[in-house]
Amino acid sequence: MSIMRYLMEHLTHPTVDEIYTALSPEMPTLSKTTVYNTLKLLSEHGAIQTLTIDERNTCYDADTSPHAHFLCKRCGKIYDLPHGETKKKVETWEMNGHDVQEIHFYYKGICKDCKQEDSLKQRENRETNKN
Amino acid sequence: MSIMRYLMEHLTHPTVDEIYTALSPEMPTLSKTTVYNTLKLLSEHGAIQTLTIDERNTCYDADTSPHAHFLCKRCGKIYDLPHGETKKKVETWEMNGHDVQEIHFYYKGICKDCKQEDSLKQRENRETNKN
DNA sequence: AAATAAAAATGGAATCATTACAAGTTTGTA
DNA sequence: TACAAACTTGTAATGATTCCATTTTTATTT
Repeated sequence: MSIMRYLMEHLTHPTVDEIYTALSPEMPTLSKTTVYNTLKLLSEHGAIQTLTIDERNTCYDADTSPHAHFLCKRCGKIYDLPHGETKKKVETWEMNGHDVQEIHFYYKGICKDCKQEDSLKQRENRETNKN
Repeated sequence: MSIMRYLMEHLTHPTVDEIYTALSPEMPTLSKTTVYNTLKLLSEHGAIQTLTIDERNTCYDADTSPHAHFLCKRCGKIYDLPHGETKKKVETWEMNGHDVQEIHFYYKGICKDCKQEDSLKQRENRETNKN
């Protein structure tokens, strides 16, 4: 399936719409419903991960290894973060008797790049005010 | 605000609809838009937490202390889980230079109660098949 | 290669949570 | 009482996701 291939080549946590828009030119007959159906299937079979970190759109990740995600509230980009040794610990944690099938670690804030942009703008403002 | 009071008295991670339906009888003029607006305000001011663990509906939690959440895929209930010592560690972790403002730890699977129901039914089935 | 049934894909309509917005109401203050 | 600012309301718009009936593709059998 070229949807799976697209996800493996673009580890940018795309949304349904991004996948559809990207593949549409090469596959003119592709329908959005098919993208939905396929992603659902892949997800159910554990081939991909479904991310609900963005309240607006569901995102998909072909990297199923244990790792966390960081969403920048300004630019909307999603970054991968190492889990450290957490995963192993989680398995030994108290789960109050529940059966854990999925683990999602989400962080939100302002990413490195946007932070830098901010401080650049602030400097500009200070210099403008001097004159 | 009685919405805040409701959230503090019902730590069951209600959805907008549940809050609206619960308060509607006492406040006949209440509108759903107000519930949305109020929750947004409370959330922006850090008084409550917004949970995106359920793909269907956003849920709200008046408990802003660091803790994780478990969603049962069968009954849909959301349980609170202790964070253990993770929170402290997280702060020292590599965040690749990003500014972390929110931390969400989500687990999904089958909860204790549903698991028990399952094994009860299985036993019933075995006994039925014997006859 | 033709016939066939099962599986997958399609697109348009339906659903449903959330947001936008304009108009109405309440509040505190002078 | 008058007034402006803040809050609330209801309806309409938006937009992601799902439903479903029809069409197309695929694999299998003659």
